Amino acid sequence: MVATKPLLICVVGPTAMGKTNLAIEIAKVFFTEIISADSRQFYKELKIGTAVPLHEVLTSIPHHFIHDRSIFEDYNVGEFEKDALKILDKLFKKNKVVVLVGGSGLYIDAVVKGLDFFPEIPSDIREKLNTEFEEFGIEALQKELQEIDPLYNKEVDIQNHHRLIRALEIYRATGIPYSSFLKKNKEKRFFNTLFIGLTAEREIIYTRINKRVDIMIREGLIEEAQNLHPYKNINALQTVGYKELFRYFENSITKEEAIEEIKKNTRRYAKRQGTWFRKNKKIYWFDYKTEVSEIIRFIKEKNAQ
RNA sequence: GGUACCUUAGCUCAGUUGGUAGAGCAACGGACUGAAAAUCCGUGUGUCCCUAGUUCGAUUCUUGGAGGUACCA
Repeated sequence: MVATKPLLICVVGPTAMGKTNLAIEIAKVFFTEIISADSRQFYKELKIGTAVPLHEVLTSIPHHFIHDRSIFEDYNVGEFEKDALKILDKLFKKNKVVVLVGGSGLYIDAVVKGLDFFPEIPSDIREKLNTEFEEFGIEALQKELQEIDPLYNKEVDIQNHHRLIRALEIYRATGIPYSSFLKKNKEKRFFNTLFIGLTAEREIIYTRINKRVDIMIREGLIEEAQNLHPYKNINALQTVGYKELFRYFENSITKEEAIEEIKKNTRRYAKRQGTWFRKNKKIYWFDYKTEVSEIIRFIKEKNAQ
């Protein structure tokens, strides 16, 4: 009998579909722990606006990467990949199954497939590039990329200044073009993955989003955002549910408009999540109303194969 | 009841000196390897209120309706 690889069950899908709840039920059944792959639930200051599990739940089922760092620390996918693998390594020593749940497609892929290696880049390089972008516009970035990395220049979205700045910061810090770091031999994962997707018709997703935003407002999202308003330029606060309220605090929109904007931007976010996950052909999709027991049965069957 | 104006995309509205129409927002589709709840790209989805006429041809002009807004009674 060959020792089989452990299993990472990945619960994915657009926001407000009940992923959190499903992940908890799966974790209970397999007596295991949960890794969150949600780029905003990391931050302890973002409580109401990120729909994190209840405190009781968090203490009964161990969760990782929920509220375990501050918006004042910089964090990114690369570090997340490393940190997550470290924890997975530990967890798989005592569990055959671990649950990964989240809506940030890139962060999930980072754990499951892995990113290519890139060195750490000093933050002042990006700051300088941002200043240059503001001063000279995107053309300057495009021109520089064309010169230093024609290969990447051909495939990158040339209008997207985030992408251009990323490629340029790599080159400025290392002297090596961004494209040279891509698709080197990626590490194979020591675990298998099973993707479970939760979704619904667009109409239903939107209704659930609207309801959830109303609940967040009732629970005090406005007060939470108010306290964070002084730090509005921090990256972690470029977040749906906060950035719109900042505009309300600055009197550029009314409270009602801000709430409508939050709903709209959450809908758009859900759509982008849909686009990302649709590409992943390994996902087994379930309607959000499917009984948890049915999904558990499905997982057990798959796991036995 | 009278007079004037209005009715065009999901919404707000532009426009066609008569040749079946276009903006903003919304919506939809997509990209995305360390900012990712971020960032970026693409797409017009239409009984032009209905009816009858004039005309080769009407969303546009004319007749008669319907609905709306304002003012006067």
